[in-house]
Amino acid sequence: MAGVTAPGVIAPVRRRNRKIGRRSPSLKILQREQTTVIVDDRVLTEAFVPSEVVHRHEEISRLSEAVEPLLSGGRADPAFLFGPTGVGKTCIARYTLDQLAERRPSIRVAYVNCWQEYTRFRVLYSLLEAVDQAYDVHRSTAQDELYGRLRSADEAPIVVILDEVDQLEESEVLYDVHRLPHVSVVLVANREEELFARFDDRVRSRFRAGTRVTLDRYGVDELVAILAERVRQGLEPESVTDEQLRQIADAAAGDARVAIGILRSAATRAQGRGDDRLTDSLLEDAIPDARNAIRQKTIENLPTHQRTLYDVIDEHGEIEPSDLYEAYEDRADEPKTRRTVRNYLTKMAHYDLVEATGENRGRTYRIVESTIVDTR
DNA sequence: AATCCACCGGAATCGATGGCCT
DNA sequence: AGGCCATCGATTCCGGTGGATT
Repeated sequence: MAGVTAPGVIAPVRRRNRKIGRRSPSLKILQREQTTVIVDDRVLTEAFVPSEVVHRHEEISRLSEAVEPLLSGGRADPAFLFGPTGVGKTCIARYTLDQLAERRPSIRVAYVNCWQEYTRFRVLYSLLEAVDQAYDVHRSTAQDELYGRLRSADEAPIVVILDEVDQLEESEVLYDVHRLPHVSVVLVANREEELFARFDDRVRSRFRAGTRVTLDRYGVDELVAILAERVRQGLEPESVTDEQLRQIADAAAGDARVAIGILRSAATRAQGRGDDRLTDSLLEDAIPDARNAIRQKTIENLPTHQRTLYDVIDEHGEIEPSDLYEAYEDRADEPKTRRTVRNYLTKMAHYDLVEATGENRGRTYRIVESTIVDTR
């Protein structure tokens, strides 16, 4: 399954990211007066793009090669990044293209997360934003108008990162993008087969060529190195031991996002208690905590009706559609229709929050339990 | 075996929303 | 201000599926 990212969480990323590197003065002053673990909390967020990417040199250079033609004013073939969650796909895509844009500032980089921007309109809009042509676009602007504007804005080469492309609901937009001669794409997804299965033939044949970079899960040592780098940039050096980093890396099962999440959670707790270092018991608490954090976030951000459905299913453990609807109907004020509820349920299944077993009559819904098992 | 029925999900449509144009 | 138009979530309608019932 794709990296589960809560809807609406990614949106502010680009803006937040720009600020990274400058520490807010208020933060410093605040922390000097008390014991402290965290020096720069932005380093521990998912959006952070490290200035040096650890252990992905080969992958980065392959991606750089793929986008190389842009430096000489040409257009790059599509590039693909595949791999499971938390292996640094998004990170190296951004990193590599940032570097590219540094070498040739006329290149515009657009980042589109297809969990949020899953329609043709929104993708085109994001592209226009990248070339500062989105100023007077509104919801009623015709899509052809957007497309035409992109077409005529061809003095600046654009590279677009389409993150989680497999979430794109209108994959035809890839065809549109492909027809724009000055736009190059980097597609990020979990698995190649599943991605291509979603494409229609036109798109599939256009994207057959191109560079594929596949990322594997990190080993424990690699994760330790990544964590150590974050500690160096974001925490007090003495606050965490190597042994503890190893423990975190172990628990994260190859997923850097989880590893950093554990570190963040433990550090925040330590800081909250006024300690100046992480204790082992704190770490033990933080591990299951961070494992569920991403998921928890999605649940909390669920719109009320979907949240109600989630709660009902959660309380029953396993429930049949009709009972589910009845319970939901009781609990919600102004309940939605059955059809709408069905839409909600498919959406929630899509997010891996609930799962349906059985067909037709025998169908039941249940909560998807966290897939990561407790190692203790 | 025929019929019923709970359920799924596609397609068309509605209505609220919000900017544009005259 | 008033008409226009596109988007979007919700709803209505409906055909298909397959286990349950008669």
